[in-house]
Amino acid sequence: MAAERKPIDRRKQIIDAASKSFAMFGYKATTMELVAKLGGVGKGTIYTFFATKEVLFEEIVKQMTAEMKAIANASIDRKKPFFDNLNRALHGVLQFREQHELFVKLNQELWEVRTPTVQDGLAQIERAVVNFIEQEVRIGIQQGELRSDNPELTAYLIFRTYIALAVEWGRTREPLSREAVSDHMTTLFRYGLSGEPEATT
Amino acid sequence: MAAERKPIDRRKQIIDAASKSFAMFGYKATTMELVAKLGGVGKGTIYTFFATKEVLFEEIVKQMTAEMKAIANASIDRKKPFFDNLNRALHGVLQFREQHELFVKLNQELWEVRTPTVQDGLAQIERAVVNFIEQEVRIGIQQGELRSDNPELTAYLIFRTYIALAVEWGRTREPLSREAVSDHMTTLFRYGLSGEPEATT
DNA sequence: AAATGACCGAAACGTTATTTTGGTCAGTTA
DNA sequence: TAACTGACCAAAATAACGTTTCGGTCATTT
Repeated sequence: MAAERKPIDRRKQIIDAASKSFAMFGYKATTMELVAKLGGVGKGTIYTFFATKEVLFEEIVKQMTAEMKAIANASIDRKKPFFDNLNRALHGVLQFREQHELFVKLNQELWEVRTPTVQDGLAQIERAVVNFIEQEVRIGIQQGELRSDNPELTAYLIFRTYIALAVEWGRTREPLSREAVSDHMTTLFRYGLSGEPEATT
Repeated sequence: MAAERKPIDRRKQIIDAASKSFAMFGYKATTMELVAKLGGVGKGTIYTFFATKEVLFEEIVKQMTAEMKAIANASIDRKKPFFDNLNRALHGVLQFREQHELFVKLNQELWEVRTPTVQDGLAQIERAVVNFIEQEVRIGIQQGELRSDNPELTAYLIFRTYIALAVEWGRTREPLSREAVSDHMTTLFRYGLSGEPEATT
C-alpha cells in the first residue's frame, strides 16, 4: 500500500459538517464552534475557506440548488412530452426534499425567527426552481405542447401549486403521497378541471 | 318630529369602532381603551357585550366572513356555468378585499408578530372561503361541468392559486390587475395549459 | 338598570448586566 | 514555512429586572 493519500480535504469536511448542522439545528443555532467540532477542524480553519458564516451558508444553499437542478435535468427527456417531464422532475425533487431536511428546517426557522440570511437562501432556491420551470415551459410552448402568454407567471403558478400540494395541504389535512401530488399536478395543468378524464397525447 | 328614536345602539358603535381600529392598527395595537374612545363609550360598556377582546375580534371576523359570503353568493347564478360564477365571485371578493384593509393588515401583523388570535381569525376566513368554493365545486361536478376526485382539495387549490396570483406574485413582481387575476384563474382551471386557446361552453 | 372610569394584576416593554458567538491572529505543528 | 489551531476580543444575543401599559373588574354614578 503506497502511503500517499493524506491531503485531508478540510473544505469538504467543513461543508459536510455545516450541511448537517444547518439541516439539524437551523442557521441560527449552528455556531461556527460547533461546525469546527463536527468537522474535526479548528475554528480558524473554517475562515481560510469561507469569509463569514453567511458565505458558508450560501455555499451550501448553492450546492444544494445545483444538486436539485441536476436531478431535475436528469429526469428531463427532450424526446418526451412536457407533462411527462414535469411529472418525473417533480418526483425527483420531491424525493430529494424528503431526504434532505434542510428545506424543511429552513422554512420552519423562517416562520419562528425571521433571519434575513435564511430568507435570502430560501428566496434563492425558489428563484432557481421557478427559473428552471420557466425554461421548460418556454420549450413546451415552442413545441406547441402548451399555451401561455406569460411563461414566468405560469412557472410561478406551477411552483406554488406544487408547494400547496406537497407542503401546505399537509399542515392542516392528511398529507398527500408523492404519487398523489404529481397526479394532481399533472391532471390540473394538463386539462384543467373541465375536459376529458383521461387521454394520452 | 316625534321625539322617539334615541335607543343608541352601543353594540353597533363598539363593533364599528373596533372594525376600524383593527383594520387601521391591527389586533395588538388596538386597545380596549381606544375602542371605547372611538366608539364614544365607556370601557366597561364593551364588556357588557363582549366577554373579552378576543371575542370582540372574533365577532368582527365572523361578520366580515358573512359579508364576503353574501357577496360571493350574490354573484352566483345557478343558471350560468361554473367558470362564469367562479369568475364573478372572484371579482367580488377581490374588490371587497381592496376596500376592507382588515385582511391585508391582519396578514401583515401575522408576519411581523405571531399573534395566535390573529392566526386563528385568518384560518377561520380561509376555512370559510375554501368551504364555499368546495360547495360550488360539488355543484359543478353534479352538473357535469367539471371533474374532481377530491372536491375539498380542488377547492383548496383554487383558493391557493387565487392567493398566489392576487397577493404573493405582487410581492416580488409587478402586481396583477383584478382582470388579469381572474383571467388567469379561469383559463388555467378551465383548460389547463394544453388544449384550445379560447372556446365558450 | 345601564353605563362608566378608577383601579388591579398580569403581561409587555425598555434598560442594563451577563453570556454567547462570529471572527482574528499570535503561536504551534508538521 | 505554510497549514492549522484555539485563546481572545468586540459585537450581538440573551437574561434579569424595574417600569409602563393594557385587558378586565366593579363600586359608583346617571
